[in-house]
Amino acid sequence: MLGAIIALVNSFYRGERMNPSGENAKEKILSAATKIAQAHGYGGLNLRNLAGDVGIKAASLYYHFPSKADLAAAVARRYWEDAAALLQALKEESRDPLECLRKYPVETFRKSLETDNRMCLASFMTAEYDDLPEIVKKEVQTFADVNVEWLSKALQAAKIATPRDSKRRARAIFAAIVGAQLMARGRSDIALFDALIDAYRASGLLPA
Amino acid sequence: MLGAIIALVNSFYRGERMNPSGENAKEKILSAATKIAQAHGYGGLNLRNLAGDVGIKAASLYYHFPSKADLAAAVARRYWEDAAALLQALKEESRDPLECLRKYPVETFRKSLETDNRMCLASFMTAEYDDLPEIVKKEVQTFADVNVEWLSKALQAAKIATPRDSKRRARAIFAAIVGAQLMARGRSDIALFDALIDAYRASGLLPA
DNA sequence: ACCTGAACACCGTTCAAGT
DNA sequence: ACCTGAACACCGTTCAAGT
Repeated sequence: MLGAIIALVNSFYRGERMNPSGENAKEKILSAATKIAQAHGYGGLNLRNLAGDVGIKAASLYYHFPSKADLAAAVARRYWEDAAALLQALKEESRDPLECLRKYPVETFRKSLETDNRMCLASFMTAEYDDLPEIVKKEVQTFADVNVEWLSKALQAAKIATPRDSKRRARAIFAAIVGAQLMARGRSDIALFDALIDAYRASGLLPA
Repeated sequence: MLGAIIALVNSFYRGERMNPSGENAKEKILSAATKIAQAHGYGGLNLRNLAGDVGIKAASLYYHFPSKADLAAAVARRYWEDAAALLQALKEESRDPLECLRKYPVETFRKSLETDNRMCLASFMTAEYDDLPEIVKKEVQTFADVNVEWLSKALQAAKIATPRDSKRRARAIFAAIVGAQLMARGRSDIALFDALIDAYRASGLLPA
C-alpha cells in the first residue's frame, strides 16, 4: 500500500510539465560545458561551476549524464557535429572552392578567439591527451578527422592538390592553423592570428 | 634559556650534512615537475604526486617554493633557459644556418614526443592561459620569444628571409611546428609529426 | 635547514531522499 | 522525471611542531 502511494506520487511528477522553461536541461548543460571546456579544458571543467551556470546542483548533473567522462564525450561529439554542419554551410555559401578555403581559418578558428579569447575545444583536449577518458579521446580525434577530410576535398576541388597528396596537405594546413590559434590565445591577440595566417599564405602553405 | 636551547638544536640541524644525497632537493623537484607538466599541464600538476616522485610530503614543497604558482614559474623559466642553451649549441654544432634550420624541428619538438609522447610544456600551458598565474604566463611567453628570436636569426643567416620579414616568417614556422606536435601527440604518432614537417617543407613554409 | 601531520576549503562522485 | 544534502576520498595550502 505504501508502494502504491509512492508510485502515484511519482507519476504525478512525471511528464513535460516538470520543465516549465521551454529549453531542456540537457541542452543547457551541453552548451555551458562547451564554453567552459573551450577556456579551461577537460581538467578545468568544474562540475560545481557548470551546475551553477545551469542553475542546478552538481549532483543533479549525474541525472543527465552518468559521469564527467560521458558528459565531456557528449560535449566533444556535439562540437564536431556542429563544426561539420558549419563547414557544409560554408561550402554551399561559397561561390568557388578557393573562396571556401580562404574563409576557412576565419570562420572556424578565428571565431573562438573573438569570443573571450577561447580556443578550439578539440585542441585543448588534445593537449590533455594523457588524462582523457577513452570515449572523449575518440570524439576529439573525430573533430580533427572532419576538418582534415573537408580541407582535403576543398583542396582537390580547387585543384590545389591532387587526390594523391591532398590529405597530407590538408593535415599540414589544419595543424598549422591549430598552432596559430594557440599562439594567438597565449597573447590574447587576434591580430597575431591574422598575421600568422597571412604568413602561411605568403609561404605557400595556404592558397593566396 | 629555553630559547637558547632551541637555537642550539636548530644550529645542529643546519648545514650541508642534512642533505646526504649529493643532489639537492630543489633540483629534483624542478625536474620531476617539468616531466609532469609536459604530460598534464599546470592544472594537472598534482603536488602530492610531485612530492611522492621526489620522496617527500606535499607540505615540504612549500619550504622550497612559496606556492604552486612560484614553483611552476621556476619550472617554466628553467624550461626556456634550457631551450635557449640547446638552441645555442645547435647553432654552434651546425656547419651552416640551413642545416641548423633543418635540425630544429627534430632536436626540439620531436624529442618531447619521443619521451612518453610528452609535449612542449609551454604549448600546454599556453592552452591553459586563463588559469595561469601571471608569473607563469610571463615565463611561458618567453619560451616562444626565445624560439622565434632564434629562428628569425637563423632565417636571416641562411638568407631565406630578409631582416624585414624574418620575424613574421619565424613566428609562422614556430606556430606550425607547435601545431604539428599537438596533432601528433593526439594520436601518439611520431610518424605523423615527421609527415607534417615534411609537408611544411614541401609547401615552402620550411626550407627544404 | 629541512621535513611532517593535521587541518582548511575545495574537487568528482554516490546515494538515499525529496517533490 | 528531476533535483537535492550529505557523505566519500581527493585537491592546494597553511601552520605549528618535529629533527
